[in-house]
Amino acid sequence: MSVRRIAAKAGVSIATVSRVLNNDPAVRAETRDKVLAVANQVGYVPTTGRRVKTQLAFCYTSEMSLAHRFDATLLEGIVRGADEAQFEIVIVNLLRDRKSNESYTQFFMRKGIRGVILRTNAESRDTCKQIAAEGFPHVVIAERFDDSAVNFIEGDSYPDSVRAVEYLISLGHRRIGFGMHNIADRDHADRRQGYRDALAKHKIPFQENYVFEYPWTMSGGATVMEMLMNMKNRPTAIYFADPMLAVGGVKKAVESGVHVPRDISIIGFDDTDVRFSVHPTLTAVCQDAAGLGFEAASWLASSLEQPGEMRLQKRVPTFFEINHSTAPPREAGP
Amino acid sequence: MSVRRIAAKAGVSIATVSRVLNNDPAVRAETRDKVLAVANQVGYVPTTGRRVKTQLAFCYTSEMSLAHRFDATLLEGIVRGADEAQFEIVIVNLLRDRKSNESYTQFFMRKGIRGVILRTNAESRDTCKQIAAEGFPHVVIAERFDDSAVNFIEGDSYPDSVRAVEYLISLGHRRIGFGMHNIADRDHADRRQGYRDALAKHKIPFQENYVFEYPWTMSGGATVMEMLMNMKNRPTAIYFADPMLAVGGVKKAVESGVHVPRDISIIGFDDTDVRFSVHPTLTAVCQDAAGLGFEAASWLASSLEQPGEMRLQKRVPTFFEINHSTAPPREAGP
DNA sequence: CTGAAAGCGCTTACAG
DNA sequence: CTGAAAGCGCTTACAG
Repeated sequence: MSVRRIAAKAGVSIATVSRVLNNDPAVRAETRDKVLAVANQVGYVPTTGRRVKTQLAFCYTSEMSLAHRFDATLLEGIVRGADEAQFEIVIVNLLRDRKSNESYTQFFMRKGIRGVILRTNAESRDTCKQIAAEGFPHVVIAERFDDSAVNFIEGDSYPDSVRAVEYLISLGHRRIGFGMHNIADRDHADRRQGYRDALAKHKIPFQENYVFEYPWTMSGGATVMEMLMNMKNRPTAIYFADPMLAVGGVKKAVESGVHVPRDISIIGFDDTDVRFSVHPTLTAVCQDAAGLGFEAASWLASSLEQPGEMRLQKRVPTFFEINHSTAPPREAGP
Repeated sequence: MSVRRIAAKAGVSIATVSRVLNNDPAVRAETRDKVLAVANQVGYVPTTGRRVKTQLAFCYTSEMSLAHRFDATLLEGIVRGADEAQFEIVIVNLLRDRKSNESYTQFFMRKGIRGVILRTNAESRDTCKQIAAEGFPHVVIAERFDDSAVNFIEGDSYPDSVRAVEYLISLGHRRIGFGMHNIADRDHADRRQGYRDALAKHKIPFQENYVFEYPWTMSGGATVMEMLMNMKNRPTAIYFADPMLAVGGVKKAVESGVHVPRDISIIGFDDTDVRFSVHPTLTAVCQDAAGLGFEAASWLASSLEQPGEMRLQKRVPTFFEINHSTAPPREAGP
């Protein structure tokens, strides 16, 4: 009785109400305004009718927060990509109101969502696989899969992680630490592996106590730097494979009177431009998170316009940028 | 013929297709899977049917970017607030596909949106007023209005802007600069006014050339600091009323060998926690942007559940935090 | 420019 | 557990 109630209140037929809601230019302006006023007044919410067909979702499959700069930056690119393709982005928490026994396809269709951009981690990889198996339009962002049914786009930080550590070695460093967000995903595992492989390649023994896995915050970085400074045989350089850890690490060093890079070389990781916010500007492995988001959304939108099924399995290389936080160690040259 | 086509392909009746799409537990698992597989295969998009009733929109009414940390942080809070109230957030560009002659109410209803959180600036204030006049559920975030029909919630940075500048004066500073994002909104006008009023209160003449309005980026801040350092009668302190300007300013000073706070005192502005990312930690006027977003979304969601109309016109005070980037000027005590 | 009525696509009470 | 058919809410071709 929804359209009917508005019609009654406004003193017009339901046909006119429908025309107004669909912006039929034939309707007289006064009639239109009257109907819309009533609609807002009674808080009209259509229960059926034409549905929105232009929504993509940015889904987080686990506890995630836009407080993390990486996710905020991904979203920035996603929104731009969707906007260009005339789609809107809905932010959907997959942990919330999916009903019991509801498949992902059912859930997304109920929400009026055409395709999904999935943000995941180690614990929720199966969710991504299931969505892919159901055949719902999707693309996972910032993670990779061997399963050929799963579409993904991710930054490939392995080669530059090797390169970053080799750069430190080339400067003469032998005691090199590694700091990372304590998260279990492939992307981070790659960075750690890059560190280990670079050491191995140059026959530098790997030391468990040089590896720090902490929360991704500045205080996480400060903690790492503090622990590192208190070691008796302390590293002369460290590769922080997470942006805020590096920022917190530099801050702690400078605060403690430890000069960067004279006393310790620091390589950071950057999804945006935080490497420029500290002094000295960080040498860093960099990835364009906004670009990843943009490409994910653009691809998903265009795949919906194609009739056949499309596949995307893409790894975008990071880049390595040398700035002012790295130098030869004080004690010895190469 | 949409449901019909799936029904034909899957060899069931349209009733069964409908039941599957609505997750009726009576349907046999195999039937369900078969129907869903076909639905995904043909790329089924419902054209009518039950509509989503749980979407709020975060609307930008002008060129805006989530690249700006403030907006990203607002959104973080908005998403949390919406999530708690069982709503989803859609990000909507009001500049994009509103049809000609379509009212805002018509536009939002077409998109299936129940209420809107509006982000605005000086040029788009009228948009907000019009949406309010139409009676569509809304709340403007981070801007204020005299019009009693417009709901808003904003951070009130005036009192602490006065306080910040007075704090510099109390330390003995007399030549105090002011740097700000060159944006025309009331919030920023308040900060500039706070600066002027603090000077006036202490009978310090206002100098036009001590005021810098630049883009909100780090390089904007660096430019300001560079210009400031080249002045012959240069300020001994500056209040940057935008986060990244302050960060860029500190960076530039330190890079140039100008000690903070010995050579220049800097007060920043912080929406999140960037004041901690630089050395020295910034004395700053701080506002909880995520909190603003959370409250806006929570209020809007709850107002939709109420039968009558609700009003919100709220100003949330900032807070002033003294850290290590401020000290008495070198030349003279108070 | 608007209404009465047929129509459309999805949903659901009833039957088996 | 599924289908045939009535029903619901919105939309639209037709009439004036």
